[in-house]
Amino acid sequence: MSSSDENLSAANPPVGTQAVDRAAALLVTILESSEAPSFGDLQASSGLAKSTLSRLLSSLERHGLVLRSDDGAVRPGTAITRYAHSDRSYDALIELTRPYLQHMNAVTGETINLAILVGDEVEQIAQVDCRFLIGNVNWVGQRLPTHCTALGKVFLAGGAPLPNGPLARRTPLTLTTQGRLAADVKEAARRGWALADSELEPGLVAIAAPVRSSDGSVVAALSITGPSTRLTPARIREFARLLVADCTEISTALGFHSKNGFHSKNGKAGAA
Amino acid sequence: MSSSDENLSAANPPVGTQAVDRAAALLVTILESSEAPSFGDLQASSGLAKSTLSRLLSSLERHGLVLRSDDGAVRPGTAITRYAHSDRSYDALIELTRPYLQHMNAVTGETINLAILVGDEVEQIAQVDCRFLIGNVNWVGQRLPTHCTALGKVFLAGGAPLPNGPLARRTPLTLTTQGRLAADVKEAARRGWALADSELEPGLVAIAAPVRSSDGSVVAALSITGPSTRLTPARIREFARLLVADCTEISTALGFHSKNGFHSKNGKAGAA
DNA sequence: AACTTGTGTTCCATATTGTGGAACATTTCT
DNA sequence: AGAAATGTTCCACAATATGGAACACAAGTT
Repeated sequence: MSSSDENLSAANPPVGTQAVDRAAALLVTILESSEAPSFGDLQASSGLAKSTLSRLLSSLERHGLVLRSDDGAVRPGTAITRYAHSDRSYDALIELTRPYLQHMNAVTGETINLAILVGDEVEQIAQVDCRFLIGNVNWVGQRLPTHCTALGKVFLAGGAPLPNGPLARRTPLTLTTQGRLAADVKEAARRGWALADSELEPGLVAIAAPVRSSDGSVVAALSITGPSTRLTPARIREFARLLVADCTEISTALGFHSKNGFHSKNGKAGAA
Repeated sequence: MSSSDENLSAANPPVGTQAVDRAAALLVTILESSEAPSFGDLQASSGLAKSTLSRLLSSLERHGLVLRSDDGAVRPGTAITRYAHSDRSYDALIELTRPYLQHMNAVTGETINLAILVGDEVEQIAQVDCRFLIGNVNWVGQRLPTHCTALGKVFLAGGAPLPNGPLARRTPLTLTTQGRLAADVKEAARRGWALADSELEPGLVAIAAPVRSSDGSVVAALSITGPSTRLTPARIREFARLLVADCTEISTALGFHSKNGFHSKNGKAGAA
């Protein structure tokens, strides 16, 4: 076969199976495209012969990885859709972020949490415990309100609707008016990370930053939590830089590219 | 190659590429597994030679379709995770349900809507218009409260948190107390579909039923909407049967299998 | 209506490419 | 340290994927 124009990056010893490589590249193209590509689009972008493309798509379609609609558009199939809308899809997110959680824990020594938005609450889905004797609580599985947690404020700053009920006063410092909360969230959006200092529990300080998906929506948040005795203003600033840096890396892995600010390009923040 | 035990259904002339078929089957297995399978698990379930399996996984991994963690577990890769947490993942849901929307429209003549839960509101993401002159409104993109819409009640019945604020009185018939709403939602959960009769707008009747994913969570809801002059009690009962039947089919396509009732097996209803 | 263009599938001879067994690394358990 | 388990690379062989052409089918065009 006169294959001369492989558009794979040159000079890496390719271990694998050519046919599967091609099919995998197709599938990725389909997953990444904002508009469902047509047969012709795929042919152009892949450079494959019609017959080859047809066969590869047939195989993918047979297993539900790809769906070909009447108008010829090629979309992700039911196997993918099924996975995308299942809770299991978060397992992969946890796995992807785990090294970052551990890195942040190694540097700061404090408790690191990963959380998603569920309804109007924040649910912790992964945690690395702090090295110190004081301050170890397992938050995983817990749901907390958005208005008095750093994690929650991250989602609010990303576009999630402000809680419409009264804001429960968990401590004397909890922000209990819509106005003060809105201002705090706005500030968090501006600087790219959120702070909750003794707002959930006296003496408990947390900072959090957003993880974004390719469409800009906030899919998760990472936090660093510790007692105010250790999380002094100076260390907060230092840790926040670290936190934002790691979250940016994770977001990049999820396909988010931006020199823009915090703001989501659409309103569906964090619901996914 | 001594292939004798292909577990594909027999006697369909297999058009496609063997290597891709095998790789696709692997990927589907990985997507469907609740626990991330190991290399050995995959070897056992696929019956492939170690070397072949290794090569196929390498190809999938190179394209980010699969992620192999240190402990040897094989998980969906970043390309999949990325897609799963993007809004685009709903396009496929729309495409998947479109034939059902059209079918229900053809049978009933009324407006059919597909909706998801975004925060604490319901957002319509697809619609087929009714055949009649009266009653055509485009709801797509609109967000509506959960307490006064049939679609919203479906998500509440599936486990979404009840709105914690005051319940806006949109019409004289809107359920504005937590108690009456909870009772109505409970009834919806019992019979498998929800009703909103003149609760959002006078004379506007809607019924809705849930679409479930493989883990049992409510990922979407379908509704039939029309004026009370056409949606009489008798037709409501008739349409509800149709609606539930179609929603069940869609849920099955998404991997949901159940003879059970309405109740979600976990609390993360519809947030995905 | 008869052409023409566009799109995708099937057929088929060819040799490229995938395959499985065995040897080789690497890690994990005893 | 030895043994067992797990995964990767090597290799000769031929099975399997490949691309061009022919073929169906649909959608514009005159």
